[in-house]
Amino acid sequence: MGRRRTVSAGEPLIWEDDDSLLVANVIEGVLKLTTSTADGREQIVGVAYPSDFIGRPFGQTSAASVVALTDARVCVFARNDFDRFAREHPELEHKLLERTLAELDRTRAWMMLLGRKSAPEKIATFLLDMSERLADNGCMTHIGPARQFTLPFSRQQVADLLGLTIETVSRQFTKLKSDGVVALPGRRDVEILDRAALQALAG
Amino acid sequence: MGRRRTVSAGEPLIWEDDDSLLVANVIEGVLKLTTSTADGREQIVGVAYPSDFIGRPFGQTSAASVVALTDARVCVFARNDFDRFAREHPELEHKLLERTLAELDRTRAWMMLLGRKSAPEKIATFLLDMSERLADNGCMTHIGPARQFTLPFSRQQVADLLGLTIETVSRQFTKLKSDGVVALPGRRDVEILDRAALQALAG
DNA sequence: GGTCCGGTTTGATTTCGGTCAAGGATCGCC
DNA sequence: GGCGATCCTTGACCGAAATCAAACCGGACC
Repeated sequence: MGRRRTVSAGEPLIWEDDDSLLVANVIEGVLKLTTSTADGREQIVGVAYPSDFIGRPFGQTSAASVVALTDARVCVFARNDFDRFAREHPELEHKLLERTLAELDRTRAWMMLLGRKSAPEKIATFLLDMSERLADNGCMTHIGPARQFTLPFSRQQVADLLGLTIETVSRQFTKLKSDGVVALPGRRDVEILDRAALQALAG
Repeated sequence: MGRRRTVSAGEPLIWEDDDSLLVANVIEGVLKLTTSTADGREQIVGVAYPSDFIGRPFGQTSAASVVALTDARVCVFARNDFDRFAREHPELEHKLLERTLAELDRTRAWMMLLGRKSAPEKIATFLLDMSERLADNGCMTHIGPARQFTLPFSRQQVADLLGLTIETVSRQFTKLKSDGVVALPGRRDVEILDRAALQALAG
């Protein structure tokens, strides 16, 4: 019933305010959910990792665009097929409800960051969050947050996630590096040298 | 199975990070959902109106505090009773899923406001949103957004909702008044004089 | 090796909104 | 009506982050 497809990095899958025609499951890769203003400002309102659900079931339009950050593989369904199927399978609806409630919790925690945290706090919180999200996505080789990881985001995308400008993000990264809190071996690579310091900064 | 209770203005119903012991339906009144930092900064992450659902089913802890903004009547359920009941009644779970998805959409739209909008844009967006939310909550006497309404929020609470300080909120209200965009007949009363201007300001 | 070219960093300057500090209004209560 | 507490407004000033602008880096490609 679902159809597999690939989405290459930068390619959109769903457009904001479009009719909600499809929903999908992420198999591999990372995608961003964004909303934009008329004058082009962008805010990333969610990030979808493997096994995450994307799209808007039971609704006429999608509130956010979905664009692949890395090459991704997804399993897409026609929305009305999915809706019908879901209503006939309470177990599926229950699973979807649990995921949606968890996503709402995460989204609300992010509102705190957007509304009330300073730039250094935002960056520290972001790095700790990434360190947990990107931890051992393979298997149970090691538990706990990752000490070293590769961001699926460019600097501009980090800015769009945190409600900052690219320049501020860059300056804060540089500051953390020169303070010895993190190492930045590559454009998108982060190594956490002093987790306690990051936690203190995160507020 | 549910038990009715009243919550008076300012009284908490659920505490952040507490065990999620109860869920509830709002019958009458308005409540705020908030998260706070250790040093006392607060962000309102949601507002519950009559017929809205509050609490965190299928989860161990609640991510937000719930406090009444006005005197309120709610119908509370023990969370594990509710969870069991819901799993046995797919229609209820479906309804809850629809509401949760709608709430997630609204929350994501608010992230755009928190991360990317200026103070004037935030205030204009807020007033238009209130004008829709508080419209004809009685019956179908008149459709469309309300021209005049009473906010369920103090200035501080508006600030906590928009990620601003109380002083900035106050200044922006004063500006709108002196520009003839709104009239402010009482502390919490708003009358929209020029909706088009507000929409233009909202961005 | 050179040379684009997008993404990133760094610097100078501005500005928006925060902070600090007084005043004023409004409401409940005696 | 008078009084006090709380909430709100206003003003002066400051600072964090945005803006503007320029240099820098690291790949891809020749």
